[in-house]
Amino acid sequence: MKRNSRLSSALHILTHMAEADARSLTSQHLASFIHTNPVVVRRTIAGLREAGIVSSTRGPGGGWQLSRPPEEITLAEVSAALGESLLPFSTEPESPGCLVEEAVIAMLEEFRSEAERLLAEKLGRYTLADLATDYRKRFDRIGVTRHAV
Amino acid sequence: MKRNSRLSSALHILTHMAEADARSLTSQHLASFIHTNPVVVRRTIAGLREAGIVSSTRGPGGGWQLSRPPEEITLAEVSAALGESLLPFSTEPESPGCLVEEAVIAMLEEFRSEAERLLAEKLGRYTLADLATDYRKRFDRIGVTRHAV
DNA sequence: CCTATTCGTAACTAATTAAGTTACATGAAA
DNA sequence: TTTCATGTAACTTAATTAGTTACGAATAGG
Repeated sequence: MKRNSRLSSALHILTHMAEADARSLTSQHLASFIHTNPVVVRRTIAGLREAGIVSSTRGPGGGWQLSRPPEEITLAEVSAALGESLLPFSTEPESPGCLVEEAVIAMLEEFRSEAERLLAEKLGRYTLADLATDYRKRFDRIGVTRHAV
Repeated sequence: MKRNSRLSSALHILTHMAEADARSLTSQHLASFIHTNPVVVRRTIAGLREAGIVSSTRGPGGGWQLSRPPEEITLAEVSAALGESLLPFSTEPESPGCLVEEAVIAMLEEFRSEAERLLAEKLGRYTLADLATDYRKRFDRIGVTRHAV
């Protein structure tokens, strides 16, 4: 798996879960979609469970399901639940006492805070249902997909 | 130096260059501002030279200067010249043939392209002159700074 | 209850990336 | 022609993230 692919991996997994409807999918099964192993999947989507986006059940027949209909799950929520900023440039002080650095950090933090608001607003317009719809369009056009859903 | 601090490092350096006015500053000197070494500085700002933001001269008395007045250098330009996206989430295909992944990637790329436009627009409103002004405000208030400028 | 299944998580290893360093060639000024 | 400064390749070190192993906890079904 490549770097910084957690958002895309999570959405891939969630869209498969949306397609699976009420059936729950095991970590093993989800892992096969993104070519990794079950532990990585659990780690990746643990935050989504805490955010009330997915729920997991243990034991035979257990696995993962969406906690809500895909229409009600926005990409903004998913992104936030993953717990990393979309704008990962650092604003950590490295030259304590330097007023130039202070000015730079203040400006970048102001920018980041405005920008994150904008990005969340934009991401809030997309839902998992949109993704599922687009997937089905592609399926109807091509008539085959690699994974069993 | 921490990760992903290239934007903040570059702005720190550039603001010192703005304050130095016409004097040119050596890589060694710039490096001391961000507590690293000259080679890292040259690497960091090489892209800025190619973008026409700074110019460098060799030999005795040489070093780095802004190519234009700080009023005319926006943070959008600086960010672009560093050559890395502000939104570094991956959209590389990892499951070729999976239509779900294709749908996810298409949506994320649409989002990224819109978002980058928005961010560039926001960053275009800040200039190096704004940074220098803020620095001077801080200096007037506190009356001391760590670096010799 | 006992067993099989599945998640939860800690601990370790491997791979990747970025920063830091060394070394040396190139060019300019006095 | 000597000294100073950048340009850059090559290498080393440090940090981060993914991947793996191992095992404990919970649950369904007989």
